Amino acid sequence: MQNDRSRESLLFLTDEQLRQGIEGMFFAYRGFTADPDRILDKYNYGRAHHRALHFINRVPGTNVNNLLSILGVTKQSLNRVLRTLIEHELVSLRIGTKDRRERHLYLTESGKSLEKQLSTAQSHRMREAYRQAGPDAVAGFKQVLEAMMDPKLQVTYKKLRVS
Amino acid sequence: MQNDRSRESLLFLTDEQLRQGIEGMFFAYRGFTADPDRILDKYNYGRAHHRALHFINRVPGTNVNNLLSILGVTKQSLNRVLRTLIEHELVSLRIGTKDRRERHLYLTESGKSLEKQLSTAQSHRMREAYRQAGPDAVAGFKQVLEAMMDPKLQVTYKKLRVS
DNA sequence: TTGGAATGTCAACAAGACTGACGTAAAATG
DNA sequence: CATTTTACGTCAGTCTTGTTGACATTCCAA
Repeated sequence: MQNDRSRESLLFLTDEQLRQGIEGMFFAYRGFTADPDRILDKYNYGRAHHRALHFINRVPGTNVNNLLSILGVTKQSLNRVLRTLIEHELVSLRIGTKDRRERHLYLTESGKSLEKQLSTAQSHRMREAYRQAGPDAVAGFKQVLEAMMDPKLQVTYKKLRVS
Repeated sequence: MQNDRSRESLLFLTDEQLRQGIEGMFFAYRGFTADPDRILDKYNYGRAHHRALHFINRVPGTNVNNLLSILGVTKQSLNRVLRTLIEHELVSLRIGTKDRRERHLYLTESGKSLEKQLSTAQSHRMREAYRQAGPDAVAGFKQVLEAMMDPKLQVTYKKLRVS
């Protein structure tokens, strides 16, 4: 028994196993973004717009700094994306009541509609993958993903869960 | 029993579950690329160089077309990266013996050395994640990743495994 | 009232993706 | 043998998304 477990543990950590994980992440991420990308193309948006829409939907009323820390980009980079989303009336701004420096971000109706379109496409693939793999696999999938994040992002990830 | 399973199946496919998967992929991919990115920065290379090095190492002697189909980019895009890698003598070319139109790609010693550095860093994080999550979780992780790929990439992924 | 924080914005730049067009060499085909 | 197709490279131009650095505005808090 002990021997079997040791052997399993060793096997478990071979370079081949790790390489498969690395390549798995690479190929799976391509699939993960493929469907939303096709929709975004039609509207001349990119992944950056998708990410902003996703997290504004997820945390309605978030201020810019909070969004920046979730997305992990510079304010200049985010600002460019936000500007077009606001111009196109997918996102609306409300100046903070307590702290009037802060801008709180919300999706407009059309913003919600596009976000829905994108998340539906992305969820569909994930739902299928989940269904094929089964509940236990999904639990494992999430465990590994979470363990792979930077500690700070892990916290961010968990905060989104409870909010 | 039937009821429990139904309930589980329903829960299992909630929007919340799917959203967690989506955000998990997003945050985990950041962690996945963070360590190699830091190394690449030091040498003024980018992720595109890393990917080329990875797959040339994985399939030594591959021709350009095959590499293109794995990476899923245009030849112009790959060419820019390959040119610098060849100039810097991390990659070497050999003209095909059977078909002299083909260029076969290999890593030089310095190419192997950099690839090793990158994959060690990336593997280290993955190894830790695997260790934390445990063998069953890892099996599930891979199942879901594979199911999330485009069918063509799934084939590519499996081919790499057997070669 | 002044310092610092939150935010926006301008400019410049780079990586890395794309399309389109063209060239060359070599293999395959009629 | 002539023609077509394939494999690859390259030039030019564009786009998205990221970066740094500098500077302005607003406004909370000490």
